[in-house]
Amino acid sequence: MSSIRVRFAPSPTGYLHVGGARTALFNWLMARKQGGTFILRIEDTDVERSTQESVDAILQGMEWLGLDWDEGPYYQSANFPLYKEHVQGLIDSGKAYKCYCSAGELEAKRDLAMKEGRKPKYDGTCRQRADQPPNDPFVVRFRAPQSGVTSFDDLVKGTITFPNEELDDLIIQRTDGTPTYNFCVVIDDAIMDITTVIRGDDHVNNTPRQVQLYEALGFPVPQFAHVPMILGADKTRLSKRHGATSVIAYRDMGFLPEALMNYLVRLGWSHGDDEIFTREEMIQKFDIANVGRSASVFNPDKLLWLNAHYIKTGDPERLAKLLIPFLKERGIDPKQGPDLAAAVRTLQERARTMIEMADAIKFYYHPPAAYDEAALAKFGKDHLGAVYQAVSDKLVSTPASTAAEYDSVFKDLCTEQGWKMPQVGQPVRIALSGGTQAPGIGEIIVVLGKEETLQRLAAIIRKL
RNA sequence: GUCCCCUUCGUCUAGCCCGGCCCAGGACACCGCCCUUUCACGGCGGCGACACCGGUUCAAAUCCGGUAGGGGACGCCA
Repeated sequence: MSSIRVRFAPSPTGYLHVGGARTALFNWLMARKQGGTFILRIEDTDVERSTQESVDAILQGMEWLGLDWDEGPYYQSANFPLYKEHVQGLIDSGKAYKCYCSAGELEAKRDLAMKEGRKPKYDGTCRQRADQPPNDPFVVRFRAPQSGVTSFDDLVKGTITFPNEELDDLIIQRTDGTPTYNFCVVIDDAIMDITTVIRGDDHVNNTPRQVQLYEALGFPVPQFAHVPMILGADKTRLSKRHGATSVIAYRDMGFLPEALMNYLVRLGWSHGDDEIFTREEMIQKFDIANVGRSASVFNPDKLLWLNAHYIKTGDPERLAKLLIPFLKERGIDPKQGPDLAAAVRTLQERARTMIEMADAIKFYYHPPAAYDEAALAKFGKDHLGAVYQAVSDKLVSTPASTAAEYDSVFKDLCTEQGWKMPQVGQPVRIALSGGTQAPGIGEIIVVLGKEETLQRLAAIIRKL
């Protein structure tokens, strides 16, 4: 049994967006699951719109997600001579012909057809043309069958059949001599021995044309798997106006790659009621047969939930490393202050993104510049001085080193003084962090250290 | 307009191929309660869907037909 070969073939006209990433993911999963080969191919036949920056952005996105490829990146632009050769071959065998209709004429005919409610397809003007004006610009068209049907068995959608009357003679080479997409994919997929073409279902309509080309060229037709689109909240194709679509933008918003991967794999695919998948589990459980047939709406809330999950269960040391750039942006140098991983640990259950984590972690590195006055007022500013002093004294006189030990220091103090816990805990939280939303008091003190804690208590006493 | 595809809670989905276990299960979100020194986490519970109409059948979310709605394609873009 020969092993499968799949490919992800983005065109470098922008960054890697979530739709593309999921297509890449399904390809990668299929290859990894079956021990096949995952190929990356850059479809840059549109010289005008293709840029190196886009190529870099796409590679960066894939690397961030951990979608490693086995071959490539190959560039279609490197294959131009090969395409030309095949175009000529098709012309020689009468399966393609030169068309001298101008782009303007064609456009006018198309508009007219649309207006009259007809299918806007090429009318075949040059199909039987005998003369070949030597100096006129021309395109090359594929001579497509005009009757019968073309069908293929799609791995996710089942058998799809198109009447050939619907398909016109598509252009395979432009006036400037460059080949077009539908032709290049076929040649490339054929010469790269691609066994399974997994791509977005916006390509279903291209498939019958490609099948015809495979046949005309004498290449074996690969298997196809068209995965449904990803839609925005308004159920139209996901685009910038729905918010971030770039994979890298999600990184910058503080998402973890494993969270995005997990989110993406569940969009259109499922394995029973499972929601959380490690990379290994995805690979092990993935089956293209379980990919759904209908489009799905991108749900940022669920992504956020997954991200929270991975932050909660992640390794603090790793999270600390990932957090550093976010801290830098906020002018925090994690070397000046408590151990970052220790600080991270106290916020893992409280932050849903690295941004939230970075914002919440600030107070460990900078003493509060201001206090939540409204909250302070609630506890009666007059008594606060005594409370802080008592806490400070108790801390000095009682040995403690773990969060639990510090917590019991506070409990003991409350018992001794007849205070209620919230009356002490909240003010102390404000003294240490500036506000009322923070990790547990004991946890904070352990991270901050007793010395710093006492200093912050002294500071607030001075300001009362 | 024409062709192709799709249609289970607001959203992601299980179930559908091989009808009965489904007066439809899970997850996100939302609401309530519990836990709790704050905020969270967590636990428990609630809300909430088989697009519609016909047919087949003892029995249909599951099979068949139609209707409606949505998406996609119709490019010398990919």
